[in-house]
Amino acid sequence: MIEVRLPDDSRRSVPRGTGVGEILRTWAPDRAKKFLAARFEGSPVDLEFRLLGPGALAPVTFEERLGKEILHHSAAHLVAKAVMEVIPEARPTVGPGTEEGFHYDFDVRPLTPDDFDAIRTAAHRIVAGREPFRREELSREAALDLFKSNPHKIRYIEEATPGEPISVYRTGDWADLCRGPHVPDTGWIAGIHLLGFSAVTQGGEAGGLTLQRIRGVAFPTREELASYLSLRKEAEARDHRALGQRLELFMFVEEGPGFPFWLPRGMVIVRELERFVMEHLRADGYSEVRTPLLFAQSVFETSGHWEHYRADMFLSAIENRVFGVKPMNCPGSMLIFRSRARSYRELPLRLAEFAPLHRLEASGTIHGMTRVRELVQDDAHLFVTEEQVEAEVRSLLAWIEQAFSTFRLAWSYELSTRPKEFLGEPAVWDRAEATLKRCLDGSGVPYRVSPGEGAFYGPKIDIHLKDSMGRSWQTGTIQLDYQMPLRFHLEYQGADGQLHAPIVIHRTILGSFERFVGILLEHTAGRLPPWLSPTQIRVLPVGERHAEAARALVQKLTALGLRAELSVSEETLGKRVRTAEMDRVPYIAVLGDRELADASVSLRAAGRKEAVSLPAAELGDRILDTVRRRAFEA
RNA sequence: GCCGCUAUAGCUCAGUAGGAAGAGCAGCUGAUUUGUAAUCAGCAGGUCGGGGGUUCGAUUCCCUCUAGCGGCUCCA
Repeated sequence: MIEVRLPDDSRRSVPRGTGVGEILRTWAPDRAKKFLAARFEGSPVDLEFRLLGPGALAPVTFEERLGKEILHHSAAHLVAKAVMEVIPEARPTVGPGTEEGFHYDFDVRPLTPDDFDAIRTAAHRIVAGREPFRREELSREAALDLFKSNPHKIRYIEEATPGEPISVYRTGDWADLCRGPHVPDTGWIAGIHLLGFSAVTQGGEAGGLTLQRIRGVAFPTREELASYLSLRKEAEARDHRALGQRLELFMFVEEGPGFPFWLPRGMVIVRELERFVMEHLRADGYSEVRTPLLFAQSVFETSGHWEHYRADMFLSAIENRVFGVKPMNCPGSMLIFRSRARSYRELPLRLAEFAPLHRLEASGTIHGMTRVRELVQDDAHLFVTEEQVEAEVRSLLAWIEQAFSTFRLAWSYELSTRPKEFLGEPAVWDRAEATLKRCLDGSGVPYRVSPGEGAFYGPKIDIHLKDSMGRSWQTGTIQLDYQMPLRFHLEYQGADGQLHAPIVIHRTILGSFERFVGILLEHTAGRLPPWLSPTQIRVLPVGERHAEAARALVQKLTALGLRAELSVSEETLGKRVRTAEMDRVPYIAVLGDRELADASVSLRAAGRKEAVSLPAAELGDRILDTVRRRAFEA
């Protein structure tokens, strides 16, 4: 008999060789249906795993991260089996579980939509078949023999740590190399759904072998899958590309791939955001500059862009010289700093520039407004002494917290450290990284460290936002730069009479207006807070005899600085309310006999179904107050 | 840039096993003057993404280019 400890600290003695699933089932029979694997002494094991010694045992369910991983990974195996049934000559490579679901990459001819349908059908049949996943441990030789027709698996076996057992999971006649654990049988993956297929490059390296990837999601039950799918459908409806078109905010043409047009209504949003940022810049001692869009090659050679970024720049030959369109604002600001002698008394010198930037992003990567070839950032360059770095970064972090809260966005921080290829002294890097870390720790925000992901000239803190489909996009950034000031020979005279190189902090808060608006639209489903709405209030006269009063009200609201529109009375009131809702107008005011009789308006606010009555005289101030506070609701 | 898929009216989409195209919404005109998410009728609107090929004939089949979509890679 051996003794097992369970999560509630109870102990039981079982015969050697008892399956952990059996122990857990008797321990908690009411919850046993949810146990898809187990942890023994901290290591994940199958429910079939037989105990040979004493130790701590705990169940694993889908609610925890490990459980999701196990189910996702089991689903990937199931899909591999489905693929093998449809295309027997396919050679599976790897199929990991991911945060959201799973994918499996196959070395196989390009898949067709018909293949995909057949694979989908096969997968559901395998679920219904409740085929067990059975673990086997093989010798290296036996494993090599089993996978002799698949060079990929042979490589994985050869790369495996010598001495470590090689395990294989069998599902019917299909066997796959796998560490495990898995769910007991394919019936546990009732909520499997294949999302799509695409080609990927093996190992992520350009020029590598092209594999076919099948992506999917998996849940223990069909109900959970159904609720996931309905959330996903909602998310698709929030796609900023569709909203931007429908709400007439921005557009693209075939002749300008990645070059956004801001339409009148979209431009209102951009200007309001600019104003939002500008107010802060003025309060924080920034000054604004504008520098040329083009520079001769030599400027980019000095800045380092020629060496590191040329492939992503638009170039132009002008009178036998090569000019580049600036992909960033920094060179211009460097030239301004260098234009005359500078004193330490001027520092920190904060130069903001909101200029159009052009980046020749690879054609396959451009994506609506979130990845464009022409963008404007709320950019600034801070020229500081080393002692000033920390205070500036802390102030930026505080501003970021405040700014992003205004938009009710969920954001995350990432600290990127020294990359393999870097300029400068490691000791300076260490100090800079320590400074950024201290600032993040000091502000108490959670953050992730990405080792080696810093820029070649310095470490950075990036802000990431997720779009409605869960894709992560970098927006704001704070980058410490010790190199560009040296390359441009920037100097200031210190209190000690000596010349010193300043440190430059490249920073944006919102990132690019394009990307920021795209993500904000997805988060709000187009229901922007009133201060950002292109139309803030629409006035609807019930009938023709109320049109004059409605027109007068619109004029009054406009005079107050609100963006107000009249919705003429040719259509039914119901139709005009519907149109206003679809246009995402946050305030809809109705004027009819009742309202004219007591000088009131009937107001429908921000997606609320019910209208409220309030005195016409109060309407403007009430909305203005919400707008001024940049609040979401009245 | 790589792989796959897609491209029909302003938008969303149907359609033709190759015989020259249709709906809803939007637009315009008229009637209706409306009480909180779609009033009715009529009209107009398309070189079926561009170019080339096969064919008596191509929106449909083939090639190619462009753009978009989904991934990958990239992303200061």
